[in-house]
Amino acid sequence: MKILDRAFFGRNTQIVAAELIGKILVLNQGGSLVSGKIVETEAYFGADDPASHAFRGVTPRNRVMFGPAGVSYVYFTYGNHHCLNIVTEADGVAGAVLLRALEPLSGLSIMKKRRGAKHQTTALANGPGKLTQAFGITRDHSEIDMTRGPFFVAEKAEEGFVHVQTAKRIGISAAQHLPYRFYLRGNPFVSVQ
DNA sequence: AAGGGGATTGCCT
DNA sequence: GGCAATCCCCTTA
Repeated sequence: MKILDRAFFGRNTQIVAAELIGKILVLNQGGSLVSGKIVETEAYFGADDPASHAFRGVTPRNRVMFGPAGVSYVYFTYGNHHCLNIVTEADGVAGAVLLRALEPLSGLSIMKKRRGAKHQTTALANGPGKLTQAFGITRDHSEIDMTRGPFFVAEKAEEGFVHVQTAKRIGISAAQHLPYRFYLRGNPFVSVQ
């Protein structure tokens, strides 16, 4: 397993979002390790993207999106849920990839405890809010450098063929036609095929 | 200082 | 399939 570095994230957001499909998100905290394969992402840009938090320029909330790549950006929405993003593009350029769904790999029992025992394995992290709940991610996990542990993304030594499907983003009211969502085609852990 | 909307989820019908 | 839950942040006054 090789940890993705800042050079990986410091590129065009659309490319990073597509290439994150199939990579492994790992969080090792409090003596418990949880991990999952990234099966769904969305790209968010800056001034050219009306659906992005960064569309109207720098604010206290979104300023991390303008900073160095490979840093986490966690925000709270709808009064209930956290969403996890990873900052992209060169330092000074706004961009981030929203992680929308994971296929759980390690720490299944921990995720089930956090999400509620009634949930199937496929429902543990098949949505941006579910994913953060399963991993125990809150705003405390924002602005963390993810290019080293204990919170990082890695790629397996040997990666099989990854069929990345492109689609429109979900749950936004602006720029709905843009093909900025990416998912692992046919994977049952994707929120919407 | 206040109001409105939001990159969602789960429960109820 | 519809809607409430519930809070933070941006916008405007």
